[in-house]
Amino acid sequence: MDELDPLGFETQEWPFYWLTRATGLYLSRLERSLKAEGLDVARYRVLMCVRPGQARSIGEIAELAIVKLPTMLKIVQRMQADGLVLARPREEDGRFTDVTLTSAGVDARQRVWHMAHSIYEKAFSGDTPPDRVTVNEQMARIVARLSD
Amino acid sequence: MDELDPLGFETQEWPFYWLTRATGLYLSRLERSLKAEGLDVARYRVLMCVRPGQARSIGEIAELAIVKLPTMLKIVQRMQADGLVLARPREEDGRFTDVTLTSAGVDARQRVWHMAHSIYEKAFSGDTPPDRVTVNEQMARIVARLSD
DNA sequence: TCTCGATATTTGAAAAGTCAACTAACCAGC
DNA sequence: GCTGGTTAGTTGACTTTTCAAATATCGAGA
Repeated sequence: MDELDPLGFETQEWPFYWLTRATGLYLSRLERSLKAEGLDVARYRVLMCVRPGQARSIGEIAELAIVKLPTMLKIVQRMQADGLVLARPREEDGRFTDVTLTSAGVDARQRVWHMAHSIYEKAFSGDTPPDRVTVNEQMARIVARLSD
Repeated sequence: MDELDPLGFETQEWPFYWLTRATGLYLSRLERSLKAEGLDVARYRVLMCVRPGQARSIGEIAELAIVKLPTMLKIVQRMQADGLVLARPREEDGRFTDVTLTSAGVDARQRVWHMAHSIYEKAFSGDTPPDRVTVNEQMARIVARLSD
């Protein structure tokens, strides 16, 4: 144990170090690709959370993307100004604001999906299908344990 | 394949969905714990990157934390104002600004480490030691492939 | 129907992050 | 010892995120 470090913290053995780093690198790369389209990670998340032809409330999208609600509201407002989404009160319950993709939004979704997918291919290249399933399962377990 | 979704995107099978979600939940929880101490995730990262008695340049910390350099500069400035770190030009090469923890910083590091560790225990509860090693290895592979 | 509590969003001010341009220090080759 | 290219940091303008307080809608029950 390191004399200078009373915690004996070893980077190599700390899972959240790797987790945050892998996620950070993924997002950095995605950000770089998106920038070429005039988009960013915040918009990307909305594009992926809202499926074409479906509607999702701002709160639902915020929860899926793990972003605070006022933040998501403003992302949606920017995207509406960009013409990527439409936001309007839900018919059945006026408290909700439903977000849907415009056709420009659907197109953008398609393009950004390809970007994300090519990063995925690089990130997992060489891993066998069972390896990949294992990652999903492991992450899903963590998500389940950290969701209350 | 979903008629409405030309990409056939299935959340359950998309590893980055799980990766970003697990990381996001981890960070949300950490943020909540840190707030009680008047700290935040940005400061947490610096506290963990700089080992007591060692010095790290702002650029090194930014690179480790996957944060842009000007952002890290400002985090360090805030932390210096808080009395958690000391920043000064490196002796051997004045271009670098070396950051070290003050004794208040070392104390804070110890406290936040315990917070992070208790989230880790929750996140991985039930996983065997080999499971945990597998996660580290898998994440390390992704990191290696996404680093140029 | 009217009111209260709960839910979902909206707002505006404050904090944090980002970009692009600038400065400072170094060093290899003249 | 000067000069030009390179690396590391700093700055100020601008954008995005966050917080806390306000608004809007709904639904149960007096």
